[in-house]
Amino acid sequence: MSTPEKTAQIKPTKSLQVIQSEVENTNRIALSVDCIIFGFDEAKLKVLLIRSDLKKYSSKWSLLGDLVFPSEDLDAAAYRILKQRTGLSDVYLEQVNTFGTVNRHPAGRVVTVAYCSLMNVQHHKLNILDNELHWHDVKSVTDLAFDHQQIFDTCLQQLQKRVQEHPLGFNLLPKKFSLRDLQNLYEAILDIKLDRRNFRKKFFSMDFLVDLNEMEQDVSHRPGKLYKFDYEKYEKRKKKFAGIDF
Amino acid sequence: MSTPEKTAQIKPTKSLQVIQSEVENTNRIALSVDCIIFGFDEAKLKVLLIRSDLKKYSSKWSLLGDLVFPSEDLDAAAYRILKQRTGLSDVYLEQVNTFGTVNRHPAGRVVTVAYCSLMNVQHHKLNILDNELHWHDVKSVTDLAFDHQQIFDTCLQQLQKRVQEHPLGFNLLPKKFSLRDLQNLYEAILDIKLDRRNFRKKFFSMDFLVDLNEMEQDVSHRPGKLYKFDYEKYEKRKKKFAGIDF
DNA sequence: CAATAATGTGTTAGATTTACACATTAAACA
DNA sequence: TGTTTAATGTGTAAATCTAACACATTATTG
Repeated sequence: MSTPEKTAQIKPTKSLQVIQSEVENTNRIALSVDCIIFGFDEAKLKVLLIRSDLKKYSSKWSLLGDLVFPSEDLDAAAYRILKQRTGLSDVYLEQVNTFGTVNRHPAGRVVTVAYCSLMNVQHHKLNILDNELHWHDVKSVTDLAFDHQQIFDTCLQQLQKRVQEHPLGFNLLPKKFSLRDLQNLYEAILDIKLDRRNFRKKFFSMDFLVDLNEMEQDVSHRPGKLYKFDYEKYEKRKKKFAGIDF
Repeated sequence: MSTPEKTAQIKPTKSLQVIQSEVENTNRIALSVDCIIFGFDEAKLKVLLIRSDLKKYSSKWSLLGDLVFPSEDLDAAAYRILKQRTGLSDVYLEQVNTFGTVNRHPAGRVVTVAYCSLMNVQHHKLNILDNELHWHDVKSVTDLAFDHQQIFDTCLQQLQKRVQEHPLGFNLLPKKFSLRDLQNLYEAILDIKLDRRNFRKKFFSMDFLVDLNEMEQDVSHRPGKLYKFDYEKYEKRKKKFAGIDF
């Protein structure tokens, strides 16, 4: 947080004309969206990065971002930019935080709104022909362009918090998954080891898993049962996940 | 959330000049901050509202907001605007969410970043001379100007969530408070009734309360003990409040 | 067909939450 | 002045949830 200004004057009531002139004059700022897209593959949490737009910074990786158009809703801009950068739509996007220090971007004053997304790597096919897009293991993400490392860190923390409040992780898995897959996912996101038996009990007690009466195929050891997530049941009980204690 | 655009083209790598021209040209948007300031008085949760800046809308109440300057950090703008509108600084401000639908403001395209604040009503003296500032019971807040009702609702929900993760509520109380004061606060914020004995146990077990060996004065029944909050102890153990379960 | 490395299922001790009961204290009032 | 009243302050027991841990089962591997 920045230091508050020490002196400030009281603002008088304004007319609509005064406000409009302020909105239309030089008091305008470039606004961008950056998409932080998490995926899951090979039992590791990944994030989708692109070689920096800026040739000068092309040795660094950056988040998927672009400017918001003045005629475009902020959320719509996030979906547009995600589609432009990855070729994909139909992905859940959630606003995380807005970053607005004056010198955060080399091209001038750009305030950016970070949107977070959880994507099923297997399920969606990326359009990477004209983009230098790559899935990076989140553990190896360092030294991103501009302030993107800070944005990424914030979003990863937010993700870690969210998956403990809501079972969002299912978006990262294939439709059919084993409990081992699910546990690997949580271990990767939270970067901790969990007890297999307690983990299993916890999810069964939530009662969101539907037993598909199918088994894993092509695994090198005893296959596990496959499950799917009951989104309908989850939606009905969404409220219950809101609070803690009290 | 808005509908994603159905068609989108792949963006090529850009030069810094291209980006700079985009940042400098018409792709700019007015950015504002709105401050949602919660206080606590008479065992009720309050929010600070102001008669709309706009004469045309002066029959409605609105949040404390203003435009961000292009040369100003976003967080700094929030503190400046809070000071301009209330005369006060030294209040904890936290970014909550950014609202960016195209037609949210009558003066034109204005994207606004909501900042939430918890203020001790007794402790701070408002400068309300030139402003039509009033503390409103949150339960009676309806029909704010523009989309301010939506912003307010979001912030109240965020507050309810936060006070269950961190003992932020102390910012709303006087330095010395009774356990009844504290419980009234939580009941007002969460809009629920709590068991007095369990509430007491919970806070004592957190070990953040310092017994001042003083009693309430001028209460019409048996006075309760007064306590203060041990901010230092809280800071040391902040991490522990981050997660739930797992 | 034995060894291996997973899956699948309990069980138990400890901690936490929830629901209550009763004694204590000071103000209010007859 | 003493009784009533309405708070504060403390405790306890049942129920629930968490954490730590053991063993049988199953398919693959060699």
